[in-house]
Amino acid sequence: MMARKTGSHSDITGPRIQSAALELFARHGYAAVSMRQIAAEVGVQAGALYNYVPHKQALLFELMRGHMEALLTASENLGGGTPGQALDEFVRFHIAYHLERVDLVFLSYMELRALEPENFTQIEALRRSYEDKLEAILRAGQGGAFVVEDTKLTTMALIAMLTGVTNWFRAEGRLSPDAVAENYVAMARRLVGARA
Amino acid sequence: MMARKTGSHSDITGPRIQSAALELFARHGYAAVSMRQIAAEVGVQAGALYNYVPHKQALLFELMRGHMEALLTASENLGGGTPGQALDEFVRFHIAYHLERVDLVFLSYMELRALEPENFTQIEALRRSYEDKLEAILRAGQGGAFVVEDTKLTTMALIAMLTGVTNWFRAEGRLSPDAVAENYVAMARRLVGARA
DNA sequence: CTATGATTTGAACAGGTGTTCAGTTAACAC
DNA sequence: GTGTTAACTGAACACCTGTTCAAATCATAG
Repeated sequence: MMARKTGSHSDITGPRIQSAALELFARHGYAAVSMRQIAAEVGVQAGALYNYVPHKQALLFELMRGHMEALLTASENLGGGTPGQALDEFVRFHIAYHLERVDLVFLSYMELRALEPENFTQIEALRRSYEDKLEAILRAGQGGAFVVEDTKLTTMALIAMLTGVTNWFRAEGRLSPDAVAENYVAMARRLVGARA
Repeated sequence: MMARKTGSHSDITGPRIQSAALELFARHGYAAVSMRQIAAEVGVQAGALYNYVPHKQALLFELMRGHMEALLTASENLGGGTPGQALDEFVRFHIAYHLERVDLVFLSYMELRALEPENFTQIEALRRSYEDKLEAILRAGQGGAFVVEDTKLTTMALIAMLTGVTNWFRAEGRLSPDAVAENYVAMARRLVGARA
């Protein structure tokens, strides 16, 4: 009855399509990449892609959704300890996690406008709930451990500052990921007026 | 001899092409916008664009180059006074200037990868020389007015944090541009460990 | 009015787009 | 071997792409 278990290509080709799309979308942008280019990278004809993906938009959306949901899962247990400890932990986590996934981060940030409205809404909600974790940390320290005038503004400032690392960081560069993270921990602490 | 001075359309159509391209590129992305869409926005056929622009790439490049050079000119006299004053001034300038040109900022940041290599190099050099102005301020305060471990890293952190405002700011929102700027001045001061 | 030349049209060029699908290929079960 | 079915090809669909250019249009100068 069942045909093809070992040697079946479907569990190989599927992920290969995803990673080819990720790389090409991140490098050239969603609109600039054609299904035929993705297929060529995988070593297959364009028609074969449609055994795995209903359409181009779904390819982009699933990459983003997967990324955001993995991020939420990975950050699930953040926020323990004092506000100061929680902030340090968040900064270290954010930088380490994002530096290991620069393409996904870049894509999820740059191609939001390529999403159809309802897909955009979904991704935006996931992003919001990640940012809420940071804001909760700031609120916990507000008036006590931290000096924060506006937790919403400070959240946006911190997220932008931290995520910005993925734009300029180079593995061959002067500083290791850990060294960068420690430097950003110090900056983040001062930014929120954390007690020494 | 000369024909058409008054009523000549060329000095009208030219700028209209630029602003239509800016809006469409910013909203949908360079690759996703066609010359025919730009022409339609201007109310003209696609062929007419080529009286004003040699090709699509030049349209993007000139928008970016114009933006970066205007930014450099506008920021020419920044950096006077004490390091603390200079930083405050830079933060206020950066936020005010960028909030008045969100489309250009967005475009110049998102579509770097759509530039051909030599165009990219030029824009990147202009951006660098703007960032250098901030780094000079930080170096002037290093070891004295400021606590800064690494001026390069701090520059990147501050630029990312400040430019990030253009991504979430809404004119109808809770805070005025000035209120946002003052809040960011306070955060920037703490971030660099400026003395109260 | 006519002549001039800037400005724009509209069609054409060679090629690319996402997506579909009948038909071929290939790996397994029996 | 044969039968089954997942996986893939290759061609076709209708349409869009940036760019060019002869011809038409139009506003002015004289």
